Amino acid sequence: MPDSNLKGDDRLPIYQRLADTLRGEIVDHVRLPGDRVPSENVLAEDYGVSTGTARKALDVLVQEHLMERFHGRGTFVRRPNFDQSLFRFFRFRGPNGEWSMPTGRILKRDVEPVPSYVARKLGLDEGQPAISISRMRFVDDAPVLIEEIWLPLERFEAFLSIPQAEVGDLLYPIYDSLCGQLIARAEEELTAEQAVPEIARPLRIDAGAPVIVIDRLAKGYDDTPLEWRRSRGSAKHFHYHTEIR
Amino acid sequence: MPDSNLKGDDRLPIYQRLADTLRGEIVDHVRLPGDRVPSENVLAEDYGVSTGTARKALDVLVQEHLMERFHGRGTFVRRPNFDQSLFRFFRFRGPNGEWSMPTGRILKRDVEPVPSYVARKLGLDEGQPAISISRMRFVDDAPVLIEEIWLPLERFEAFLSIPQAEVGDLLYPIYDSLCGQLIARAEEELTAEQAVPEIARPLRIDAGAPVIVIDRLAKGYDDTPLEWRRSRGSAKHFHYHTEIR
DNA sequence: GTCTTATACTTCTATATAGAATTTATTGAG
DNA sequence: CTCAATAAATTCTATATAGAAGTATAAGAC
Repeated sequence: MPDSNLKGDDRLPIYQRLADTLRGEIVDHVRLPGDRVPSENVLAEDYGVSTGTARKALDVLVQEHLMERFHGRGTFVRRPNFDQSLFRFFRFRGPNGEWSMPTGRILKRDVEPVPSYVARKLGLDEGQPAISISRMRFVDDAPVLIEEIWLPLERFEAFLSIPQAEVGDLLYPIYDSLCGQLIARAEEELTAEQAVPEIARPLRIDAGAPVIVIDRLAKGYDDTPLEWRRSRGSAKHFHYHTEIR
Repeated sequence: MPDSNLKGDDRLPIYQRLADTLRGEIVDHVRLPGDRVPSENVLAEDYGVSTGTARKALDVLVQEHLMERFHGRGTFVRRPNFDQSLFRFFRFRGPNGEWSMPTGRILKRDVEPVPSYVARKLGLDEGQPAISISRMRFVDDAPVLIEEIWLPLERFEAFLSIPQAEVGDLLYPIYDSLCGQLIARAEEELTAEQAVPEIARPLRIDAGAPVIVIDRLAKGYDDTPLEWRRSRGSAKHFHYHTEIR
């Protein structure tokens, strides 16, 4: 009958501390994406709180997008799914008018010293060796995005073992299965620039045409920066919609 | 002892119907931004529900950003405040390193037939007369944004009565005080293009340089489109940051 | 095997109640 | 008047309880 297996400061409300505890279990990979967490009643029993309090703790985690609830089924650790999030920005309609997901092809993959602007983001020292990837993405065989990706060598060494041709369209599932690195969230930064010839040619646009640049820093559940990537695509296909209140 | 002054479908949960009711009162201008709504206990009494249910109804509205809660003070109808929301995108640092809010100057204001692309958004017929505004925005006397604004003539006729020079930096408060039109939320759409000479010159950038274009459709509480505007600024100053999970 | 039914489990809604935490207004002392 | 203490109002936390609503599993009928 534990009065407090609960994490954190005593002065915090119970539901917060329970939420912190459960969040910690996700961070520590005790609970994995897809796992079902104990029911509200069981949680309440286990931690010696009322079901209302347990429910309120889950509310917190659901609002943080860390968990997902299903009426009658249970509450689950959310499986983050934003490899296609770039394509809320870049929308491509296939020939039949439907939205098509782009394919990916790796052009280059090797170990290089990180430039300073990447090192800063990934928390590495400038010049330290890291995995460098060049990648292009296509919709209906038309090139739409050029990507430059950097991974810390230490955590992602296993990524070098898979043959380049076997890397599919989605990288994050590979990071998970091969390197045990789970992406939890990401920060993106969006700017625009003029296409230099080296970018314009493969994208098949005119040099000087506007290009959207999206820098993404992907992080793990414990906030460690895991991947940095810069994606460039023609502004013609770019289209960002948001609602403000 | 009203069992149901509650809006909407009987089969909906009570807290939803209470939320709908209160939301309706905001839409109908019964409750205005800044107003305090009755306390949870009073609401519960008035509608014959438990305080927990009343509180849950307020939860809904708070999450919709329609209301704002303050511990010990009360719950208030939120005063939407996003005239500066563009400047989460365009960030400008003043000479002292701080963020400065841009000033606005109206270059032109008259009544013109709406072009089709505006008419569609505002729900007007093409060619119908509407208020057309040209506006520039400055930071430290440097031009940073060019704006093209359209207002439906019917609702905003009073806006023509104020001398052009007296229009300050913020338009939405004027819409409210002069025309009784409250902006509740807005949809924004972001693209990039190359600066044509007519845009490049006043922005003091080179023709062909990348320009960020933000189209905004601002709506009232009842979802009526009230204002359409297109803002253009140099991509050099543009900077959009977002987190995805 | 196939379909239906019953059962158990889970989240969701709703009520009632008590006290803590915070803010605002009032009262009183000097 | 000024400052401090008090009181009242309000949101916030927490518990306990009951049943509705949805989902999955097991048992039974055929």
